[in-house]
Amino acid sequence: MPIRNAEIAEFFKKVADLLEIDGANPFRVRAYRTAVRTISSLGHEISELIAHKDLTNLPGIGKELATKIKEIVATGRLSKLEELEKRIPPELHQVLKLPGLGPKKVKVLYDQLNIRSLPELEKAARREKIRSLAGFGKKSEERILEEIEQRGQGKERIQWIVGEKVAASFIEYLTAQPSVKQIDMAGSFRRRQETIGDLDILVSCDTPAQIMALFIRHEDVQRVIAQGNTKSSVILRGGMQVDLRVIDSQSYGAALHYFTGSQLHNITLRRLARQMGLKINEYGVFKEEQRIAGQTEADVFAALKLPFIEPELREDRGEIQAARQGRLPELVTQDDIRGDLHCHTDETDGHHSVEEFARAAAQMGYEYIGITNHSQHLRIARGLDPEGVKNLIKKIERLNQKLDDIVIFKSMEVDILKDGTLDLPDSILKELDFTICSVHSDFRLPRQTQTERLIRAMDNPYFTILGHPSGRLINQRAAYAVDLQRLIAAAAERGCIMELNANPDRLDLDDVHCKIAKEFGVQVAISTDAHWLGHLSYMRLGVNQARRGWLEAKDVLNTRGVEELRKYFRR
DNA sequence: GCCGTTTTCGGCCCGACTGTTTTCAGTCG
Repeated sequence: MPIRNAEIAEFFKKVADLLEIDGANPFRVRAYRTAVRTISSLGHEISELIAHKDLTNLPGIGKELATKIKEIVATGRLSKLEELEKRIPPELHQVLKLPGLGPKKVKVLYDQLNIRSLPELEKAARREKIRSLAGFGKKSEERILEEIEQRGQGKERIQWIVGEKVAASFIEYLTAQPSVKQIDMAGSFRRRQETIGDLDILVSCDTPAQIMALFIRHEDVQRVIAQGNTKSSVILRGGMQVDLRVIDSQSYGAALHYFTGSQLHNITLRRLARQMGLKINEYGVFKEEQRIAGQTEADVFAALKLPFIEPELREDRGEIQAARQGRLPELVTQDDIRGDLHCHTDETDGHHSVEEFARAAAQMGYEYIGITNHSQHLRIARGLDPEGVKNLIKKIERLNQKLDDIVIFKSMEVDILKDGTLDLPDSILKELDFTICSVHSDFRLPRQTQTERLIRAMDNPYFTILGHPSGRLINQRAAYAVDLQRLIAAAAERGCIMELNANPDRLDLDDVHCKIAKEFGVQVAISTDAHWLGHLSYMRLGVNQARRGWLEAKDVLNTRGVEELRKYFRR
């Protein structure tokens, strides 16, 4: 079984950790971390690229790392890592993960007290052996014990939609202060990442000290990590971290850009600035000592002779180069969306009638809605048998006569069975406008078998959209083993469509594969998979993800009108 | 260890906060 990108990245992650503890050149460490990032976000399997592509064309991969990748792919081992592990215990990397302990301190703990694991660290701290080490004191010893106790609590990245509620509460709370002139969310939240580690809030106001004091008194704050004149950090009950940064109006745009990140985007942009003889920091763009931009983000980009780059693109995945070459995508927006093609009604496991869904969709300004109930194989959802489907088709046809401001598409979410056949006979499928075909069973097939199962399903002429293509549930269940890129290529050949399921637990396709679908010319259908009317609003989450995947309106199926859709449905 | 419109060597993003210090190193984002 060929080695996966995630495994190659894991090798380099370990090397970076151990090199850091070893006191290696920090830029060398960074090179390994850059490679981890490049490899993880690739979307293509390196083990497949390796035969016909020069790996040094990948950003951050040079001759040395290319050689090491080849070694890993060929042997499943990395001699560099094995050599490091002889000198430095590999378990030390869990000590390194503890907040407040970096490579230098971990090294001291290991050299002086032979601490190589968290239990050993805890024991030493309880015996008050750490406070006397150089660079440590009573407070750092207490902090270590505190962090060990809290480890695992609320450290998981949270879904964007959960962050959205907390963000709204802080914005409302701080905006009530009249001295606040500008306020924005920054960080991964603003980049609309599917999960976020913390929340970053940026404020400009006349009374920084007062805002800081107000901030740490928010009712959800459990513990204050840091409090300064311009920057404070707190932990909320439940474990989420929130950072507040206060900045002058004249630097607001530069700070918003800086705190929006991503870090790698910032590094690449700063490197570009240096090449132009400029310097960027959170206070502005500087030529010599003089600030030449900073009030708005657009000013900052303009100073670097770049058009505005949308926050969702700022991941150092080629957006800066695209901006320089004037080929940034014009990202799809919620306003471009003309309908929702995936919802479940009370015929099966949904909680509202077809008519209720249709009227709700019309009220949202949609032109159409697709009713996609489960098929018979999915017993737990009371999936429909052929007779049930026929009845539903009749009901929808009657409603289409009655309602004149919305088109209801006759559809089903059809199970893809273990052998790749579909769960309803063609004689029924041909009566539908389109199908969503999904995997709800046999998640654990080997990668190649799973991939071929899905391609076989696509061979059915009535297959339209592949539902939640990877099957992953965020923070709950990994994707099933499947070669998504091969599926996308197969979809391109057959005129099939990939779903971007907008349910906050799914967001499936992910951003990387949206971009690959676009490169293959495969349409993406952004759908909510609604079981309640309220779920129809998940569309915004799907649009967020699509934007992160560089999709434009023309790449998204449901930005098209009814007649154009029918052409796609006919393949 | 990577990279090059100035460079194949010598740089590599940049600043805030904390704790342990008597002027700063380490950590973090």
